Amino acid sequence: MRWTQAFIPTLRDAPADAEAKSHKLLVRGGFIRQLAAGSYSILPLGVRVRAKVAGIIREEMNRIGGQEFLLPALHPAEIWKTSGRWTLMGDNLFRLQDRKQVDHALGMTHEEVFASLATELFSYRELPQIWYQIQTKFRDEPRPKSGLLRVREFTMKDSYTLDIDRPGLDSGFDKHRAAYFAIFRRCGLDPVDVEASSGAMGGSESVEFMVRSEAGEDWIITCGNCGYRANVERASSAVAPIEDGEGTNLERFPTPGLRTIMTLAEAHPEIAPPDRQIKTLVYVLAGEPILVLLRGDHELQEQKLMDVTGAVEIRPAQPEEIREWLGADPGSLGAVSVKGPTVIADLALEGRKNLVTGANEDDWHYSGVDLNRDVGVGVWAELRAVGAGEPCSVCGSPLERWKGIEVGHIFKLGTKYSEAFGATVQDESGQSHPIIMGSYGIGVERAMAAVVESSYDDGGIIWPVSVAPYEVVITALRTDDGPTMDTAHGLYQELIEAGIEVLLDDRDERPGVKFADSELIGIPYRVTVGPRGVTDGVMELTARRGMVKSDVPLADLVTTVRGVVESERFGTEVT
RNA sequence: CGGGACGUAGCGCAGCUUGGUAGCGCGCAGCGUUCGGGACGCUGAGGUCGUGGGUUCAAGUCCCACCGUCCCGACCA
Repeated sequence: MRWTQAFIPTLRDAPADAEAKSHKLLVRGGFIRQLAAGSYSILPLGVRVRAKVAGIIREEMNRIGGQEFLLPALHPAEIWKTSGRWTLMGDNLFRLQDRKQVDHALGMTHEEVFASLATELFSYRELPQIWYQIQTKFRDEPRPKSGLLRVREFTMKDSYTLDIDRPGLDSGFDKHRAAYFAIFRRCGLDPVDVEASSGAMGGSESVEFMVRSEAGEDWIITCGNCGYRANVERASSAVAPIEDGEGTNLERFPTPGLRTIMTLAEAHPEIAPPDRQIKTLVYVLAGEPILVLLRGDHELQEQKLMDVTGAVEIRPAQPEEIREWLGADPGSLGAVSVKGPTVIADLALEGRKNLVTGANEDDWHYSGVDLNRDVGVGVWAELRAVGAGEPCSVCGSPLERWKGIEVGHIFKLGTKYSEAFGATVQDESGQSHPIIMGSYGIGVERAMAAVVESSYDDGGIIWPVSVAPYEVVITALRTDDGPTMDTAHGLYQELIEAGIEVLLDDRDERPGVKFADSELIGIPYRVTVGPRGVTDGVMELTARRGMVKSDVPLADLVTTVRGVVESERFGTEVT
């Protein structure tokens, strides 16, 4: 492509909005433009990168036996009602009506459609299947942000495994895990697979692929010693036991004005240090109150509460609701002899006694609380958020905590959707079984943004060859110099014939502008053609990464460029 | 949805306090000089001041409503 004919609208000034570096660079470099909140136009340069990423995904999916589909984005409401997600997905699902006032949804994922297609399978002999597509998804995100990292319309590679039994599912899951590592590494990313929460997808087990980045929105817990790694939504850690001493009787005592764990601890250091208090939180789940108990110095991880309760939407109770249900304001709450609401307690409280908690009367607390004796705990579960530095529950080493971008997520779904749609196959003995499904997703544009997040410098983006919009840029320094332009055009033709993707910067601009622009848009290799080099018969070849320069004789240039580009085109080789 | 901020030329912004001629930088067009790291001179084009109401002789500026965008708290590829 000749730059003079290309639509590459680079920007000198950074856009004022959004924090993410990738967003600024993609906008400045002319890859994307925002149309509305969470809605982006992808420009020609961006389309080329996106196509490369999609191509890598396609190759690796085909390699594990995937078959490509293309399903509609517009779905009849019926299939979402069949799976139960018409209500379950709440406001996240885009809904619309046609001219006959019939309900439709814009697909946010495609378990329903693939499950309905899976009803055309009848025999175990047809399994396993791996079905996938690369297609647009719509999600009415509460808060789109960070450029391409969080949007309302995006491209997802979603795939689905169909198996007769659990070992089959495990195998399909493992194939995807390996394929995902291959895909992301070929894109130049260094992903970590972590244990994750399944959320509204349902299913038994899920693993997220995280790319370390300050722009990420997830917190990841890892152990540098034993390799344990999990999303904080799921992570656990070892908690050192607290010595409670001899059990005593339950006693009420006045605590005027002491409404927080800290002030209570300071006023009664001998009986109420934070780790010997019970923190009582009130949440609302489907309109019903539940009490959540944690050790005083621990924080609630809401996703864990959602996972335990199976709730899709939970929220902290309003102060008025709390007063109505418990008869006291936050700060004096407790679960001692509470009858109505379900009580869910964190495992760190199991077996504890001699604790302090609110008495459900303003300015009064209980001491000597024995969880087993005084509180009707309905459910014990791990609910607390793990913090950095806590001991690993596997090996005891201190845990690390870092931010990551979720570029992929793989789920073992089970039979939720196949049962809803009646997708069954017969086994050897003629008995029918619901197909066991797995589902696997990669956010294509998000992966693009993650590549930028993890590969840029002061000059702009540094694309790996594997996903670069062009592999080489020829920077012609003097458009008014005949020999320079002849050489540049000649090289352009030769490189194209050698199968290289070339951008020829034939703009009548000063050298500084051309250098700066080519660096901003991140073309991995640059050939500088100017009068000086043409006279000497030597061209300057610059690698974008590190801006490493070398002089190459004109006669060797095509071979040299072809050598470096072809060796990097596949991306990092995966063993 | 709750809280905060902002909407003025393609981009980045000033003007609003104290109402009275629509401004700056970059970019863009023409001409000339310049040209291996973001040049310079001259000339010029380009704006329903987010939308709608209100106050006023007069509104970018004051008031109200709405819309949009961004940021901070609950969701996901």
